[in-house]
Amino acid sequence: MTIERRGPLSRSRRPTIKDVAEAAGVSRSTVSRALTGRGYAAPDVRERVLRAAAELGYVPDVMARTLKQQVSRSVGVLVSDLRNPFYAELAAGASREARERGYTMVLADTSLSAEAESEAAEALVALRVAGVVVTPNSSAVSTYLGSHGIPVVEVDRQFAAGSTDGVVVGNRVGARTATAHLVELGHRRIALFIDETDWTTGYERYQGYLEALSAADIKVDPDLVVSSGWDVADSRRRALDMLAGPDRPTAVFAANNVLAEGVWRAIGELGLRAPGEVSLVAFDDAPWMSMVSPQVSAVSQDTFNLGATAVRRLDERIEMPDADSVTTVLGVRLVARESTAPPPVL
Amino acid sequence: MTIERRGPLSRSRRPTIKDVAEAAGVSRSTVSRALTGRGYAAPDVRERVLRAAAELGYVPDVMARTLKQQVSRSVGVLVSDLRNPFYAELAAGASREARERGYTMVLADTSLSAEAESEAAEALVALRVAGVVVTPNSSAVSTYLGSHGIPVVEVDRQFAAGSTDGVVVGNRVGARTATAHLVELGHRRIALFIDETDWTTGYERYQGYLEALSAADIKVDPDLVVSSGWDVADSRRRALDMLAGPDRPTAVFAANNVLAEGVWRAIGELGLRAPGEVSLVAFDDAPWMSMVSPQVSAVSQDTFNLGATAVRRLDERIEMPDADSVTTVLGVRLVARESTAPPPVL
DNA sequence: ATTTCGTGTGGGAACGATGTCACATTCCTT
DNA sequence: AAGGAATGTGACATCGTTCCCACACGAAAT
Repeated sequence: MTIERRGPLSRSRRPTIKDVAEAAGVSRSTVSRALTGRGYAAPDVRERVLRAAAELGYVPDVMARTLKQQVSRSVGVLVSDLRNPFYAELAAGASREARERGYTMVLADTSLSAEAESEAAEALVALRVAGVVVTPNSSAVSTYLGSHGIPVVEVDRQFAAGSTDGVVVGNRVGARTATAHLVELGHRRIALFIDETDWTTGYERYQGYLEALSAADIKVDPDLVVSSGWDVADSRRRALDMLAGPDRPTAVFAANNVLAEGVWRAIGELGLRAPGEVSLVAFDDAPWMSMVSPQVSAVSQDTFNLGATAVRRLDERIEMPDADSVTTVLGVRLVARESTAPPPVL
Repeated sequence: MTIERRGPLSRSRRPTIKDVAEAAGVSRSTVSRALTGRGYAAPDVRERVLRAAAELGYVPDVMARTLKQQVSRSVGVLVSDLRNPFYAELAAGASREARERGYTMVLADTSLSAEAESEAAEALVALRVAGVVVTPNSSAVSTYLGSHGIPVVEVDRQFAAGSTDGVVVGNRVGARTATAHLVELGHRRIALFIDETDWTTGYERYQGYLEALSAADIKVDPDLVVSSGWDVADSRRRALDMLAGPDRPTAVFAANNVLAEGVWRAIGELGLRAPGEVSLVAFDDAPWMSMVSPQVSAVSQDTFNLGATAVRRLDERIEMPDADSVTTVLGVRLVARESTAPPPVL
């Protein structure tokens, strides 16, 4: 392998626009015009330049271009946790849309940590990215990037509604539909597992849950609302506690796929029959939900599309920096599977 | 929101090193030295510079720095399909390691397409990335990047062994162990579902399968080796065909998580009892495998670590460009669960 | 024949950070 | 007090590209 590294091509410096200009017998400016298509270039000259560039294996230096133009063709994408299929799929959607629109994607996994998030944001500023798509953990990122004049689109969660663009799903209606589905089946003691109830996504889903209960004249039992941490282990533990108790709920609505996994595991470990003894419905349809037995009913969101839409919105924002900010709400649909059924008769 | 965009900070240009120099009352060179830590800088001067930089919200322009130094602190990561949990986890590992080592990560999902892969590679050259980690679909990427003097680490699959670094898992031993596990349980008709058998990963896993059979004096039945496309639907269809047939195998070894899903679905649809009527073992332990019933036995690879190791190797290569190339082989282990048992007695 | 225009092309100045080099200052030693 | 060493400073070139302006050339119009 050492041989290649010492080969003529690798050791000699990369060809610059100047080399192309000399090879084609024109000036650097002409090469630039011929290659970018901006400005005049006689057909024969253009042809000559293109051939010279191809022969030399010339690749324009993005750094130099960006330095000159003061804005790059890269977008930053900040997601919370790539190991969660939700974020992975969102990133996949963002990636495809970015590629289609000629952007390079700089991705960082912020590991649910505010510190990593800030660090990543600073790196993106340094890179002079054209814009950023973020699943925010706080309002700090958007504020920071905004103060540097970098367009931001908040996706999934939205902290800076009104001042930045957002792409979210119908959290409230989705949660209401899921809860109402349980109510219609006859459930009255419906537990909610949720990460938090104060901001954006968590708030909306909580409200949806409350609305559905209130519409059915069911009084909310605070003991049935569990604010669990953002991991399977914690959610499982809390679910074990609740479902082992004497007056356990007849149904659980888990507000995201991680919490749903914890609850699902707890149900299995306790040997409870689902949906016979306890029904389960989740927000966010993860792949495993249609594979396990019983299949888990879920509010399905088009996550790939969520990512793609966010990048599309970002591109539009980059084109029109001064337009009013927009929040796009994507639809969700309830996929009723096997884990929801009428409650046991007492 | 329009208000903010027109605010004093966003409309005025970003602060440059010159602004910091003026604010601190020193020269640009001094600011550079104080901030980077390279070269002289008196303690009090350094302090003054740091404060001025912080006050102005100065963020060094990576583009300008890279242009000057001719090498960036970014690494490219090219993965086949972020929607596949395998690649998502690999990317997550790469992301964490990159961050820890002070690299920004430019990620592209190549969607299993050679065209997208080349396109992405060219973009990475243009970005002057310090190196690239890739799960290659062909040898073209590594060759191309190598010809531009960009260090490459091939991960999971390895096409350019010997000329570039690689990080792979013990594919052969893993496949052999999985197959031998079935043999030990008494199976003689063991099917192999695999994407291809000619290159790198597929070749090694195929060889492992053959070795295990040959060690047990079992003749290979070509009808039991299915080279399926890289998607669940195809694998499911092929599995339906095979398992519905008269002399179906008593066990299936699926060489990756996607094929395993197809086979698993087919088993379920045909109403076959697993492991009673057919055993299943997979290479690559996807999350769903420990959730479904019966839980699927699998050869588990530490995918997160695979990504992290690749970036670590890349960093080392960047530091020492002329060292001999290294292929790191990570261990795997068979996790025997419920889907493998002795074959039915005829 | 001179002006006017349009069409291509070339020259040179940015862009922002860094490193080199020559020089200026301070401090220590003799 | 003078010399030299040690430390800090600022001007300038550099990286590869793009953009602006100037200019050349020929044709058409006066």
